[in-house]
Order: sequence, then C-alpha cells, then structure tokens
Amino acid sequence: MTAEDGTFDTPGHLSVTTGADAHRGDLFSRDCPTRQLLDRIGGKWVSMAVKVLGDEYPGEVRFAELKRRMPGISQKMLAQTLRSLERDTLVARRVEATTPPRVHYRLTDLGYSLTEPIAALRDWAELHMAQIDAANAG
Amino acid sequence: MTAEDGTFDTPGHLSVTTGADAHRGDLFSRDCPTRQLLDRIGGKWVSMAVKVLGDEYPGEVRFAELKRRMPGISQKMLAQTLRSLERDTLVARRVEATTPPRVHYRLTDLGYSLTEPIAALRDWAELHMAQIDAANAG
DNA sequence: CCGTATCCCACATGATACTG
DNA sequence: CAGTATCATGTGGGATACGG
Repeated sequence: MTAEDGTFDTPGHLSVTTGADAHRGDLFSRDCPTRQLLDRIGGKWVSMAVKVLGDEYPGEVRFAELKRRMPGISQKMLAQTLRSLERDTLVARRVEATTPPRVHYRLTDLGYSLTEPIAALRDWAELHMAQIDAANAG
Repeated sequence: MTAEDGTFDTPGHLSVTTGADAHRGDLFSRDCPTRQLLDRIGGKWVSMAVKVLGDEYPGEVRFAELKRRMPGISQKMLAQTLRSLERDTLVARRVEATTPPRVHYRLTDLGYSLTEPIAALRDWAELHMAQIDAANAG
C-alpha cells in the first residue's frame, strides 16, 4: 500500500551552494508534473475558461461571449488567462480580420483531453465539498 | 454538445477591496465546487503532502519525517499546510504526549479518497506536461 | 470589439528566531 | 521534536484608462 510511483520524488528546491555549477542542474529544476499542472490550472479563472470552452468543443467561443459566460472576470484577466492557455497549446485562437475584429477561441484536442481529469476533480468536489465546508464551519 | 451540468453557473466574485470595513451584503457568491477544491489543493505543498501521506495510508507519518520527505518546505509551511488539511478533515493528527512530543499525521478516509482525482491529474500531467513545456520553450 | 498598460494591494510563501 | 511569531517580499489579480 505504499508508493508505486515516483511523482514527487524530486523536490523542486535547490539544495546545495557548494560549487557554482552544481551537479548537472538537474537537482532543482525538475518539478513534479502534478505540481506543474496545478500551477497552470489552479489560477482563478483557468478551470472556468476550460469548462466554458469545453461545453462548446469543438466549437468556438468569441472573446465577448466568453466574458459574458464568466461573470466577474475582467478583460485583463480573461485575456491573460487565454494567452496562457494558448501558449500551452490548450486553446487555439482565430482572428477574423473584420472591423471591428472578431476573435474566436476553442479548446485544442489536448485542451479537451484536460477536461477529463478536471471532471474527476469536479465529481469529487460535488460529492465532498459540502462536508469539508461543514467541518470548517463547525 | 453544450453544457449538461451547472458547475460554473455562479461567478464567485467578491467586490469589496478595503477588507477592513466589513461591508455587509457583500456576499461571496456560491463558488463552484471545482474552484473551491482547486483553491484547497492548489497550494504549493498540499498535493505533495497528500501524496506522501497517501503513500503510507492508512499508516501515519511524523512531522519531522514529513518534513524530510518534502524537501524545501519550511516548518512554518508544513505546519500551516497540515493545519489546513486537518481543518478540512482530510488529515488526522495524533499527539504522543512524550518528551519531546511526537505528532503523527495520517490521511482520513476522505483524504485518501482525494488521491483518486489527484491521480487523474497526475496521469494526465505525466502524459502531456512535456508537450506543454515544449510549446512554451519553442 | 479586443485587447494592452498602469497602478495598487492583499496574500501566499519564505527566512529567521523563539518556545514548551 | 514540533511547533508559533515576526518580518520581508514576489506576485496574482482587480480597477481603471487607453489604443488599434
């Protein structure tokens, strides 16, 4: 019942200051994939954007429509979130060169594949978050 | 292909920015469970702590041993992370009243159940994070 | 319509020191 | 050993204004 995988077996923290060049540089820069992923989807608006886009997959959603479906988000955060997802190739961007321009976003196949593990989180959350909230309240 | 569930149908945006004047009626709109969960496990050390404890489940791990298995974490952050998990009833704490005292931590059943969706994240990450890193590099 | 640029602040995290 | 207290800081994210 102990570990059968080694996801977290490297720290992601630099350990030693002896010797300027250290050993291969592999000691610290190798973060665990789970932590890396959480750093990406843990942002305030990322999971919501993925959900909204996933609901239309493989269809597209325009910027303004995304904003409308994500109440409370600012233009800045929406653009920033989408840029990040685009850099990660989780979202594709298509510009219609009209005036004014229309910009369409869609999940890539990779992005859509991410909706699976997120759905696992959602299922767990829907089953158990109430209990956790109750524990915090009481 | 549109939404069949309503996970993200409320914004969860708070408007008060002063924080000190306790503005009544500023409701934290009901956040979606997924976002709430990500707020909890998205912390820098939470997923690692769950992993380390999960590897020993249903066994216990002592504070110092936990710290040893989470390279880079400070005592403060370890204690803080464990307190949070304990409040959420994801982790149980047992104190051995010796001198010096020994404190043992273990995942609760609820906490252990969380390792399932986290494993889904990990599996996805191990398959795809390299591709995402490559996209960012290039 | 679709952004970017600025300013600002709360907060998560870290370093360090102290205690039972 | 197992914490708590204090101080410092980088940054995520919000408000607002401007630009193509």
